Amino acid sequence: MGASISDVAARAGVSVATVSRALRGLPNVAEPTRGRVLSAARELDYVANPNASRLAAGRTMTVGMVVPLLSRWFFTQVVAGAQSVLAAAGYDVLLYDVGGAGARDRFFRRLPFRKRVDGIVIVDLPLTACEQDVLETDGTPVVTVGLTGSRFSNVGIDNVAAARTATRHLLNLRHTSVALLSGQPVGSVRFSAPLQRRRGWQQALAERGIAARDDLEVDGGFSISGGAQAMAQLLALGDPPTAVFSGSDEMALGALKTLADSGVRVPADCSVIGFDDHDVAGFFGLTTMHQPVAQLGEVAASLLFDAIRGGGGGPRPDVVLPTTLRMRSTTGPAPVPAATAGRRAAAIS
Amino acid sequence: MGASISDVAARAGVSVATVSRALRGLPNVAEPTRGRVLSAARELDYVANPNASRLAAGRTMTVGMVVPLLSRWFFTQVVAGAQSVLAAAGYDVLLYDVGGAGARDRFFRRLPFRKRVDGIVIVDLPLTACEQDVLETDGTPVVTVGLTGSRFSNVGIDNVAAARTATRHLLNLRHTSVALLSGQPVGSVRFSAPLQRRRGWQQALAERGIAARDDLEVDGGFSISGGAQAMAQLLALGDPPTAVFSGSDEMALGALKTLADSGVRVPADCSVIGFDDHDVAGFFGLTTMHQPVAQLGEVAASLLFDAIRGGGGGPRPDVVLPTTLRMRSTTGPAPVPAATAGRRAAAIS
DNA sequence: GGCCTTGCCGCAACCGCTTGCAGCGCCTAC
DNA sequence: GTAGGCGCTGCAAGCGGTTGCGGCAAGGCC
Repeated sequence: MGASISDVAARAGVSVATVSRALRGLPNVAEPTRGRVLSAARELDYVANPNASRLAAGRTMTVGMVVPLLSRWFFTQVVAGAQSVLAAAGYDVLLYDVGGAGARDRFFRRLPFRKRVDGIVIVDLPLTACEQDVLETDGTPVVTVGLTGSRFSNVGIDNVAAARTATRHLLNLRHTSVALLSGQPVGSVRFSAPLQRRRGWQQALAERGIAARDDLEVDGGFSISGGAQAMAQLLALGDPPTAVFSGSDEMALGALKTLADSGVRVPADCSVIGFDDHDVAGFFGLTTMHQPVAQLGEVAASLLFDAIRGGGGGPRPDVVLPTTLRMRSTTGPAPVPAATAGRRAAAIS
Repeated sequence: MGASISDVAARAGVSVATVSRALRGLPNVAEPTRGRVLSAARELDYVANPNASRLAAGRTMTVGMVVPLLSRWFFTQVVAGAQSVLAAAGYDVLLYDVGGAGARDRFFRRLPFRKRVDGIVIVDLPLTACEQDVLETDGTPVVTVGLTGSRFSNVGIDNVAAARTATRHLLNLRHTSVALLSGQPVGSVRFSAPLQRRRGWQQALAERGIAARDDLEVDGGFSISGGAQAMAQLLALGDPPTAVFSGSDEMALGALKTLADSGVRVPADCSVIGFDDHDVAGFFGLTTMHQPVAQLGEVAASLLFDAIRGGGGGPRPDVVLPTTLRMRSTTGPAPVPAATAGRRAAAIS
């Protein structure tokens, strides 16, 4: 097998302690000595055994990331963002997907990360008070993404404001009937973002004195196919909306497909705005609310560094990152009444 | 912090050695003793420190997975499949994304997984002989996914045969000009699957005595937008193809969008068949070659178990998993010449 | 010249678990 | 009755690093 630290020590003519210090760049090693150690290590092709280091040092140099539904685009992006900065700092990432049935309960019952991570970032999982207690008593530093008002450091966006901006964009285009594609992804987890985006939609409507019609709020399950079905449901209405605010780009893409299949022109007959700025949103020309997904992960990682270093004390920052409206080609002025009538006829045919 | 094994030993009134054996289910522990140990462990909420275990036992209970471009659907699915069976066996997974510039060279130069994994699965990365040497001399067990003819155990599909089947499907529908969307994803890695699928396409054409026209073979870069551009390129031809075999579903989706935007009816005017059976292929009604992605990962994991247990000896199996044609609604009979002419006119207008 | 500081380095005790080996009690066989 | 075997348990030596502490030499100071 590979060389061990004592081999390096022997070759460099120093003690293992000195090798350890030299290799980790600690200050109290004379330069010539460090040089000898480094070249000995290089010649022997030495790499430290991480398990031995972790055991001796008591730090694991590993962080856990728990996500619901790893398969969703948003989560993979956040993970990728965090991973890049963690890796740069020498940390490994352990992934916990809590999406499966019972996986979440099992996770909080077993705390499988104990003794294996220095910290843990929880992505977009609304924690019950009880779950927060469990995590807090365990003592490992926690930071969350997209979970405001918890007892942990957090980074996220202002979903309400972003949804308001999106809806206002449609209202400014003189749309008066603006539908909402929302709901919850299938599975046991309940996310808070959909609710917040719904609130923003309601607020924007209220600002203009428009009542939020119940029949314009449909569940798209945060999936492409769900969005398509939800759009079909909207088109079946006696007076379908002329604009749709979708809580995610995936649902918006599904909606666009239904519209295309039904012969409804976008944006001439119906405007669509999404949320996320998914990779392919640009390709489909989807107007959407951009949120800095990768950056969410990056910030989470650095917050975690602080938490690990800083111990328990200090304030728990709540970082909110900006969102921006990306105007593309799926939103346009509301159709004049005559055109609307024409569209309805086309959709029926 | 959490309890350690000696705490459990004290509480159960036995030695740490017995605790270790009892907790791991080794046979040589009397049942009553085991019971006492188990309840002591439960009461103390004890979990073993994995680093200490790994260090003492010499096994890391971790495997590495190296993938090019984690962001591509295929790879995430393979990883997920492997992860599920590895996790069930108590293994952690360390992910190495070798997509970035220089990342691959760095990976093979540094071998960052040394001393941290018991084995490693390499997904769809054509290894140079030199790289194979490096891995082999390092000694950690390796299994590959989608890499035939290497010195390691492998699991994959028969890309040539699958591509032949896909192309034959189009030929059976009386198409005579069948285009190929192929190419390589952007980045430094060269994959072998595209080449094999191209070969299958050529073979199927040759069977029917049809020459593979150069202008019908376009590069879609294995992305949605690339597929869209490639399709546009095909439509610009004087005599565009009536059928397209796409090397991936992502490219096929892009192609479908271009066709829709150009007013070309699918499959009446142009048939499209994909490859992979991507999550959303069903939603878009895309006819495609299904490959068992998750199963590739699962099989890879169990092959790796064998390799870890079996030491170096024994044969290196090469498992090939079946692919199946999923007929949906984007392929149909070749248009009769008159219809073709009509389409061409429509495309130009 | 004696004393104290300062900078480097080695000693050795861990970190928490695994495992070969030996010990011990008890049963079976002769 | 004694030897041998078997089942269970404990002892203790690691696994390969990290780190507090103490030693030693060189240099500065009075």
